[in-house]
Amino acid sequence: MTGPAIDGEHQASDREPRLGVWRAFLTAHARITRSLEHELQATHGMSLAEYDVLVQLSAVGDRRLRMSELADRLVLSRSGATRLVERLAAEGLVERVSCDSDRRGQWAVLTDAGADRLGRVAPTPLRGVARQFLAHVPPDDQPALTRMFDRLGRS
Amino acid sequence: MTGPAIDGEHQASDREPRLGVWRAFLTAHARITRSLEHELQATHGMSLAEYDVLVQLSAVGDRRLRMSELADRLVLSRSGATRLVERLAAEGLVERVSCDSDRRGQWAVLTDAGADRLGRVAPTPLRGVARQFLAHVPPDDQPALTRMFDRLGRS
DNA sequence: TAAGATTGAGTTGTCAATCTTA
DNA sequence: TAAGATTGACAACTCAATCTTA
Repeated sequence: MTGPAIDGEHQASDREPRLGVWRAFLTAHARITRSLEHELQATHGMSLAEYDVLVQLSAVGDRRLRMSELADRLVLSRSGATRLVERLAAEGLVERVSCDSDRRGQWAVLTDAGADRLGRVAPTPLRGVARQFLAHVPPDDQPALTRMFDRLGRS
Repeated sequence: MTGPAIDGEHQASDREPRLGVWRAFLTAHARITRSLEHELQATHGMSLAEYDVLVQLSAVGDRRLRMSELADRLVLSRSGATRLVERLAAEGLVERVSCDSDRRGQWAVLTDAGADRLGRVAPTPLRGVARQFLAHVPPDDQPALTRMFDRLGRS
C-alpha cells in the first residue's frame, strides 16, 4: 500500500507511507508523559522532571552526579539541569557540593530527605508506567525493543 | 529492596527490572526530538511544533481543523493550540476562520503560503526521521510497532 | 449548564553571554 | 583556549478564569 490514498487511521503521515510508525511513536510518548505528569502533580505535587532527577541520582552508587553528566542523562540543556537542581535543592531533596578534584565542577547529591521522598512518590509513576506502557509491550519483545530504543537518535 | 546489583547499561531503572524499556523509550524520544528541533530551527527557523501543525492541516481533506481537534491531535492543551496557531497566523501560514454551524468554533485553515512553506521545509525533518528513527526500525516490524504505539497511553 | 475557545498569570526550559578554573 | 557551570533575557506551554454561543 504505497499510495497516499487510504490513510485511514494514520493521517498526517507527511505524505510518506513509512511515517505512520513515527507519528504513532510521537503521539504515544506525548499521551503517556502528559498523563504521568498530571497524576504525579496531583498526588504528590511533583513534576516528572524532578522525579527523574531523584531517580537518576538514586540509581548511581554514591547518589551523586556531576551537573553535566546529569544533564546528559536527562537529555536536558546544562542550564536546564542547573535550574532543575536549584528547585530540588530549595526543597532539600538534593544538595549541591563542589567538586574537589576539579574546582569548576559541582556534584548534585541526593539527600536522605530526597531518597525518602522518592520512596514515597515512586509508586504513582511506577503504576502509571505499568498500566500505560508496560502492559502493552509483550515481555518477550522487551529486550529487543530496549536495544532498538537505545539505538534511536544516534546518527 | 531487591538489591541494587547488576544494573549495568540500564541504570536509573527505578529499582525495577522491567523499566529498562521505558527509560530507553523516554531517552530515545528526547534525543530524536531535540535533534530534529535544532536542525529544523537552524535550517528553516521553524519549530517542530509549528511544523506539526502544518502537517496535521495538510493531511486532512479540506486543509482545516477545529481548534479542539487540532489540540487533540497534537496532544496539546487547548490554550497551547490557540497560541501556536496564533503565531502561525501572524506569519500567514495558517488562517483563522470562524465556524458557521457552531458560532463558538474556529477553524484553523492552512493557507497556500503555509502549504508552500511546508513543502520547502519538510525534507529536513523527513531526512532526520529517516536517519534517526526509521533506519533503526526493521521494516517488517513496523506494522506491529505502529499498532503497539497506537495502544500506548490508553487506559 | 456546558462546550469551544481565548486570555492572564505563572512555570519551565532554551540560547547566548559570562564567570571561574584547567 | 577550552570546559564546567551559572545567569539574564526570552520563548512556549500550562492551569484557572472568562467570554461567548449551544
